[in-house]
Amino acid sequence: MGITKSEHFTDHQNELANVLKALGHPARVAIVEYLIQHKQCICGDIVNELPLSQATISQHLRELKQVGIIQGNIEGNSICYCLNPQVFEQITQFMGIVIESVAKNKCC
Amino acid sequence: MGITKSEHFTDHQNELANVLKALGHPARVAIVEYLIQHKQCICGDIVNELPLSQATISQHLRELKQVGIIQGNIEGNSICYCLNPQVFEQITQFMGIVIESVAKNKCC
DNA sequence: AATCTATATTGCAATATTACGATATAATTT
DNA sequence: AAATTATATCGTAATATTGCAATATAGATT
Repeated sequence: MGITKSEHFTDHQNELANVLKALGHPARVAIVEYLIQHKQCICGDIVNELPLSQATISQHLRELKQVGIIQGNIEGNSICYCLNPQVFEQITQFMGIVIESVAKNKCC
Repeated sequence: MGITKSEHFTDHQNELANVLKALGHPARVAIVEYLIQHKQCICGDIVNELPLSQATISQHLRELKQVGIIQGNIEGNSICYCLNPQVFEQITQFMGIVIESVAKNKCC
């Protein structure tokens, strides 16, 4: 099918899954890593950095923006993107809970 | 196309993306959350918990196992699954770097 | 205002993912 | 050994994702 039965899961599960899915592509990881290093970028910076077309980069940026991983501010005729820390704090919290849980007992 | 140009990215980027993609589905988030609560499960436990078929659950468990998020041990005629903390430590480290980076300066 | 620069969107083709019924495999119980 | 229980795999249909060329949009520059 290819369709995910979102209606059967909690909002929290769907939201977390959406954010993680958005980060689940090497080009989007690379964009986030570029932003870690350079703090900000415009679309053209990433086009120069990655071997993907301008249309494809623009699409990846939109996906990151849709789930709140990055935010964009219009600056003249270009758009300046940067990371939104809140989302990463949410993810880190979830991962922390997992690690804490697992630390308590070994696997079966 | 639907095909990801993995060859253009670093191993680190591809591996991280694969793990995050595996977590990027609400059913698989739900499975991880079940394991947080119950520490371990067999396939049938998840089949009772989620409104998906046994075949589909088995598929999701395989995806989680393939990227090392869970591990499975044969116990009689069932397989006992549990979380593998190492993967989550990797993810948390990456998220921590992002948060640290962003804390240093505000967005453009 | 015409051109240039930067980004977004549309339309399309190829591939991937999701889900499930049916079936296979393997250990357990009767 | 036959039936039961537990899980995996196969085959298939429907939908989603990825990527790009072409085009649209909008601000900047000449």
